[in-house]
Amino acid sequence: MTALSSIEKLCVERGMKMTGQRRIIAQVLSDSNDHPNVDEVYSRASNIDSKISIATVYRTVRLFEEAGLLEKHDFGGNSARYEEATDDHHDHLINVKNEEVIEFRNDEIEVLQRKIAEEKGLKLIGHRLELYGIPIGDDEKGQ
Amino acid sequence: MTALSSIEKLCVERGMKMTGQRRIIAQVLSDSNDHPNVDEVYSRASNIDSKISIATVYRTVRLFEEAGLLEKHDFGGNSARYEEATDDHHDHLINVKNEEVIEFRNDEIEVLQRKIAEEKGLKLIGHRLELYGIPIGDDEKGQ
DNA sequence: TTAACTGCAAACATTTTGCAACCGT
DNA sequence: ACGGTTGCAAAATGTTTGCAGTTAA
Repeated sequence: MTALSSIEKLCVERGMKMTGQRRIIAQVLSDSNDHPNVDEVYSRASNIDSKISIATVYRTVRLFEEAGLLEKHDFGGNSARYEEATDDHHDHLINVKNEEVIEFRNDEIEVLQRKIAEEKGLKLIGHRLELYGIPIGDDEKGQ
Repeated sequence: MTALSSIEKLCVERGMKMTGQRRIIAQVLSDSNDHPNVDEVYSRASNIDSKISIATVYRTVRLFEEAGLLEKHDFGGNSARYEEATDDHHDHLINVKNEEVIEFRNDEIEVLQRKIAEEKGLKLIGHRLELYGIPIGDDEKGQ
């Protein structure tokens, strides 16, 4: 018997019906350290079960996201990308030269954000902070 | 002769060929104080010239954006929304109860962002900061 | 057993594009 | 006159959905 992935464990706790496809997708996502989009999840899942359907991947990542197991991002504006939801909040710094996503956390910024919202009479319930950068030095010699 | 809209003025300065459609779209965008999406720009432009095509609106906002005259946002993740680019940078605070977009500027956050990128060896070339909030008090009585 | 899930293909929404006609300079 | 621009409809892209068959519990 294979060990349960961290996402599958949470699915079980929530009483979700666990099919073979969901188990595979849960595993793929738990094993990912990057921020794959649906196509990437689909291709990784296909390596395990080649007859999984992309519609199932879409339905499943949505299900997981709605259950709070995944976070959905839309860096760049093309396809949505996913990562396992964890208790530790972080934002993202994207190296636009190679699409690499670096996670970071800055409490000073968090505090300022809450203050800004309050000044406008709003209670902060969410935010999106993405930084886009290029390797230092790369800008001097153009593209 | 009608006064040139601020966007049209910049188009002329850049030597763009100014057609009737472009003039109308420039005017619509200059006159907008909100952040319309392509459909909204299209419908406002249609009120002036009912036979303008949505493909032209798409082509034109892209042209303007690439010329640095417009800023493109994708709040929410549905369709892209546009606003006239101005010299004063700002970010957005969205009241999720009514979709209202409040602009704000916070230099402290800007400085911190640059610092974070540099710590990871990147030069900051852009960022996206959106805050989402609800009116203070609304959260106590649920939805 | 049976309600929920899957695969497939079709539908969808947004955006882009090929092409012939058109227009600004 | 000519090259860029437009309108139309078709294509492309990412995502959702209807339906008939399958499966977990």
